[in-house]
Amino acid sequence: MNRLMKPGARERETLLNSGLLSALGVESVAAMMEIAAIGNLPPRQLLFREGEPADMLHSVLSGYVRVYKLDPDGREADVELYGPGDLIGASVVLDGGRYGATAQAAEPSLIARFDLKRVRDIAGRRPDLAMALANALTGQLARAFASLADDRLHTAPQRVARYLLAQCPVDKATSFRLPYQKSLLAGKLGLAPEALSRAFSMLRGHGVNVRGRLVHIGDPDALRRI
Amino acid sequence: MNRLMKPGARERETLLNSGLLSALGVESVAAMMEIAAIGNLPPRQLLFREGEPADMLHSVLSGYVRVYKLDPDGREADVELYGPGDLIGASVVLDGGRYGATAQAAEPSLIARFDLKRVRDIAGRRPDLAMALANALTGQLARAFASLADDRLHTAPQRVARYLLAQCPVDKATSFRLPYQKSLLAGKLGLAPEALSRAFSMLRGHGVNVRGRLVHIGDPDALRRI
DNA sequence: AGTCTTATTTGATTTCGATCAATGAACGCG
DNA sequence: CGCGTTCATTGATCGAAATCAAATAAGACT
Repeated sequence: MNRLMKPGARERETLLNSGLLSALGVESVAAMMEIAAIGNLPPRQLLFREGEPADMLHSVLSGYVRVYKLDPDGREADVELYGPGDLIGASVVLDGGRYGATAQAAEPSLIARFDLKRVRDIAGRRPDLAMALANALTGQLARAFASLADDRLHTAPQRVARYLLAQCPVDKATSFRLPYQKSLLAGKLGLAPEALSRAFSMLRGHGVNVRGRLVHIGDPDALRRI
Repeated sequence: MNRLMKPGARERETLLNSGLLSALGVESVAAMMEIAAIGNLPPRQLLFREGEPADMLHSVLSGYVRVYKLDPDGREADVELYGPGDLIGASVVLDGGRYGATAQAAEPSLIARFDLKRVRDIAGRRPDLAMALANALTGQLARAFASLADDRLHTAPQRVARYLLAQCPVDKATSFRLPYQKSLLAGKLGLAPEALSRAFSMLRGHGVNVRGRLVHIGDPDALRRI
């Protein structure tokens, strides 16, 4: 972590709207603000490693954090990608155990950190915080289940199509920018970068055009039927 | 659900030792006992379906519950398998939303059900319950991440080997019984039953012997090196 | 602009596991 | 005990994606 600092006005603002704090009562918000530290991370910096004793809770203010697990020979498998406003679910270790995965900044990122012991203390006194944690975790569990099922049920082009559809809320032709590099997206979807590339080129035949990070979707319905 | 009933002495005992209630203070336990209903499920009975408004929290007392997601053409992907003492994480929907997956009894099972609205009420007043939920969810998230990574990093025989090792705590030759049918295990590991079968026969060359549900592990170290 | 580095695409090959098909084993039940 | 149904194994084939290798494109930084 480059510089550690108390949250300034900007950061407080962002924190207030983050998933974790947005549903809390004023007192819990104050208690959490009290123990928040803000850090600026360069790309590739690790937040924590799989197996380390867990001491900090993390929340993303800006940028993206990739969470992955390693196998014995060093290959990595991404299990989640957290963006602005997200509580890093993998850092919620309330029982004094260890982190179950490794977290790494995927871009220059602004992160809020909270001492886990103190979070535990506050949550033990203030049900709204404990509930907010439970709610965030519920959402993340649902997403993890969705990824798991997606991996097992859909081909690479289908997974990519579903991702694109999830990005464009409207049900008609749209353009938008991918929020991060394709290699990150590939990891998130459980694909090798080559497979993502091939999926994109196969989707070209179904109204999808990609130039750099710019994606144009010609026919969402066609995508849905891939 | 076949018969709904108040928990008897046996069920209360089991509930007390379950993951959800074991860490609670006496008052929270009492509050939860108050709203608990016990049900006996025949195999294949559904507890809830993906997409239904969530109204009940479930915990397994005995038997096994399979949680899966469906794709449009009806194929199923298992995302979790819950056994005795487990809180069914997929049924923790505290925000009035919908179930994100389907739950089905995989054997004759005894289940405890709790009205979600009331659970929310109690947890809103009693931090220990909210914390217990958060803790259970943390564990399940970690398991989901592990499955996700396992799927992406390991071959079928490796996944099976890891499962077997996780079952036999001791680090020397052991025998034990699989707790459920092989087809269930296959689903849990994200494999077709045929692939599990082939994995077992390949592991025979590494000191693993399987007869029915009986597994003998000759050399755990060899397994670990698969 | 030019260079260096990192990302992405494309091609060729190979491996893994799903699927289809058929046989064999186990288990519950009358 | 024998029958039937469900479960497990084995074989053959197929398809999807990982991997390896190389070429191209895109950015970052002088």
